[in-house]
Amino acid sequence: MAGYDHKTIDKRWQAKWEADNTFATPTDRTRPKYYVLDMFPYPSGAGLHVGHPKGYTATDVVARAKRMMGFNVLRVMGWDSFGLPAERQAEKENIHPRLITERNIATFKSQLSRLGLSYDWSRELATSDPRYYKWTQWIFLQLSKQGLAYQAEVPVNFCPALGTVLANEEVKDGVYIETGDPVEKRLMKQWMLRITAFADRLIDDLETLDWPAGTLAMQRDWIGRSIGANVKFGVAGSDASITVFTTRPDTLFGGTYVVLAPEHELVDAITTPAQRAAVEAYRVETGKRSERDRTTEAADAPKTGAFTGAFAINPVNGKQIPIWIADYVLASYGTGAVFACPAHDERDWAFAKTFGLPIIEVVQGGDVDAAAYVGDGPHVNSELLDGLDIEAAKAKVIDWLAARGAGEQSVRYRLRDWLFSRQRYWGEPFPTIELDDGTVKVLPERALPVVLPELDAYKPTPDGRPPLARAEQWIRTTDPETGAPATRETNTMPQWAGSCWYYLRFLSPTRDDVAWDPEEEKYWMPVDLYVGGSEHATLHLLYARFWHKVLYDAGLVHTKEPFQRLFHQGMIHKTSFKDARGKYFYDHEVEKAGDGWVVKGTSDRLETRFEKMSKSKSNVVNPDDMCDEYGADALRLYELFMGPLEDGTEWATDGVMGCRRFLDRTWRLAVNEDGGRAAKLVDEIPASENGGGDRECERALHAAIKKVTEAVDNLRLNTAIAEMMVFVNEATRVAALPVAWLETFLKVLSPFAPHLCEELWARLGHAETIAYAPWPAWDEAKLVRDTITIAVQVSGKMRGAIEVPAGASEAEILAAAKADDKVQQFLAGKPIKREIYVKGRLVNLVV
RNA sequence: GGGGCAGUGGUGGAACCGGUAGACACAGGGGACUUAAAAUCCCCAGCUCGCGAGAGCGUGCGGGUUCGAGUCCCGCCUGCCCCA
Repeated sequence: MAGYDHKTIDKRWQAKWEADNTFATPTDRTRPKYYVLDMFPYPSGAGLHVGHPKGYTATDVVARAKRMMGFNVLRVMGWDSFGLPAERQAEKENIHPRLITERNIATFKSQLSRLGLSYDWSRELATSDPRYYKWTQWIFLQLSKQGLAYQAEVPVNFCPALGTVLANEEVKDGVYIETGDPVEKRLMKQWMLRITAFADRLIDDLETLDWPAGTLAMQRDWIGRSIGANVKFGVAGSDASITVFTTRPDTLFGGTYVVLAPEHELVDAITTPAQRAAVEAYRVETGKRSERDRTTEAADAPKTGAFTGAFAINPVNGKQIPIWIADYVLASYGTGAVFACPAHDERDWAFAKTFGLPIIEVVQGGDVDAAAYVGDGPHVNSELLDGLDIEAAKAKVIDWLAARGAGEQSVRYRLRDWLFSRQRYWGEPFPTIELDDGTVKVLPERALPVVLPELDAYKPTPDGRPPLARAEQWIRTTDPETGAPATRETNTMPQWAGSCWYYLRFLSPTRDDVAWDPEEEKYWMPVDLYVGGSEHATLHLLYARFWHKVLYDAGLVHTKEPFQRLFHQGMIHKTSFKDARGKYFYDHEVEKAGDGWVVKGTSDRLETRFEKMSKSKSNVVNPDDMCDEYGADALRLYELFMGPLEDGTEWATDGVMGCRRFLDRTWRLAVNEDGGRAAKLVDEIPASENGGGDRECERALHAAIKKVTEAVDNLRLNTAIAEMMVFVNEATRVAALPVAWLETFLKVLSPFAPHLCEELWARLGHAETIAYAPWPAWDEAKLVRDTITIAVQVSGKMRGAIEVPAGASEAEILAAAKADDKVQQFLAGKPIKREIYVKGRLVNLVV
């Protein structure tokens, strides 16, 4: 008999769960809650590949186990369904983006359904649904009420190919990160959200979160808080003064020159006639370099610059120091001016060496003639700061400057306000209107939702206005409060908007009178476990945290942070095969030739690469095919068995087969070849010499319970599966297997392989689903072996092992070790200098 | 350029707090069952040498700490991610 009939069994139990509403969210409030959330997907046209279910399967194991452990579990799925790809596809096929989106959602949902994920589908939501985006617009109202939404003429990243503006975060190396289309700077009137007002809280509250350290660091870096000082330098022989921003005010005594950005407004005023020609020439040179080139240059690269002929007065000691211009200082960062302390800054050091400017050491610890020293140490040559470390010196000099009106503490952030407008069709319309006098008004709540108008084309207008400008009827409206004529906003919100708060809508997804029920919010929030890819480590997670804090300030949510624990699942990769022309081939189209790969039946050499699964690289594996061939449970198991959840690993369909074999072995423990009850199953635990039943088999059972129980919290699911395999191997070996052991085992296996376990549970005579069977406890005493093996080392080298009874004393073990034949050989009568015993593990005899 | 993470058999990966490296699985080899194959069950399997008992070597490379290092420290190499 090959194995169990997964097709029938998968279908049977999925139908039963649906019919019985098995995974409906509980409404009682008597139990502890657990909110486990997957980052919801963008339903793309390509459908799911086996990389997607990795995170979903992990959360499903957690959700199912937590239910059995007595928690009320909220487990939901929805669609991040606004976005550019649907709009582009709509253009291509001349179909409405809504239809494209519905089609894609149907595909995704059918693929997900086959995996037996225990979602409460009655809470499904889609961000492009007016019943959802009504509330996204409502949150915009809240932002607006708090003065956090404003319009501004800003230089924006405009992508001509897409006809839209992109956030800074979406642009890299001058191109849109998603499509590679070039991006240029343009001035446009845009909606902005004042995320910078929350910079400190967004940094400080990170401390309360159970998130991966790397992600916390990325959030901090992204916000980029630097605490420093603005320091005012006078200009000799002039009333002008230069304010510099520095993060190292403690090194002011080491300042030997000042550098202005070539574009700095004071450059013309202070340049002396003798230097004017040189300064002008340098400014022309600088104009040829992009800002990017200027900032990406290595810190120790050769520096360029020009002397202005003017001198600045260092406020800490009254010394006159030369004022230079140089392109390593940017007008757009800080104040566009820096004081240079070459002894303790790499760029300044390189500049000083290039132009022969003095280097004065003010922090001890390095050799400033050889290289800039940026480490900490006692200050020297710094009068009032001498002897202090960096932190103390900073604080002291800032106080000193402030007392004399020459400076103050200043905090700067890398984070900019969030550009919140897109020139797209398939997004949330802004709930705002513009009156004829140019006043912009936010609509009242009762005017929501502002529904997207129907259009027959989704491209920007020929004159470059957003697609919504085509909806002339829709644009013309009246102010609902005064009846005055008005026009609607033609921009839409970015895709991030809908995903900023979906975790809250899941609490009351069908309520039309509120965005969410406050009572539900109090019970379910925060999200206990949030699982998704690390590609969202900065943007989505930062934006969602920002909105959450805004809602917190408005009294609409009771927690400061939305996601208490965060986990990133690793990406699944697969080898791709590419020929010299860049065409990709599926693995059934290629064959091995020598140490390389060729297209089948040809000698065309192929380049193989380890790549992220994607349709365009012909290296996708469809979960539907895996479900057809091996069953949903084998696929679920393999997704998690591949390796640690957070690691990226290579997909190997052979591995699914291995998991399937494990499930077949489990099946055979309960069912014989005729489909009846397996003969080895016994109702009574058979007597044996020491306790009942097979000690090793029972030990393996308890080890598996323990490992799986722990894995539900630490998510080390791969080793938990390995431990369950050990039990099944043991149970296969024994002649008589107590039904009670098998039933206990099925409980811990069921979160991983729910279809098979439901089937076996039913066949063992249970009328109720296993999904709420009480979680078993392990017994530490059963984990102890009767005899233990102690490794024996002689002078740190492994020389043998001895078997001793579990209860043996240290003295007995040492004696047994010394008596061992092999150990004797290596001791060779030499005196033992030292005896080390590690309890239950090893003995080391040092001679 | 800076920061972070990682590097273990033919392969994916195990190894708690420094204590028998390689659990579990894939691929491979052998055996049982079978007319045969598949499936299943059992066994072997880091490398080198040796018929064998066994010996030596072994967690990217080089040092160090320790009775003992995959694990800790220093330096380097490679890969991935993030930032510039």
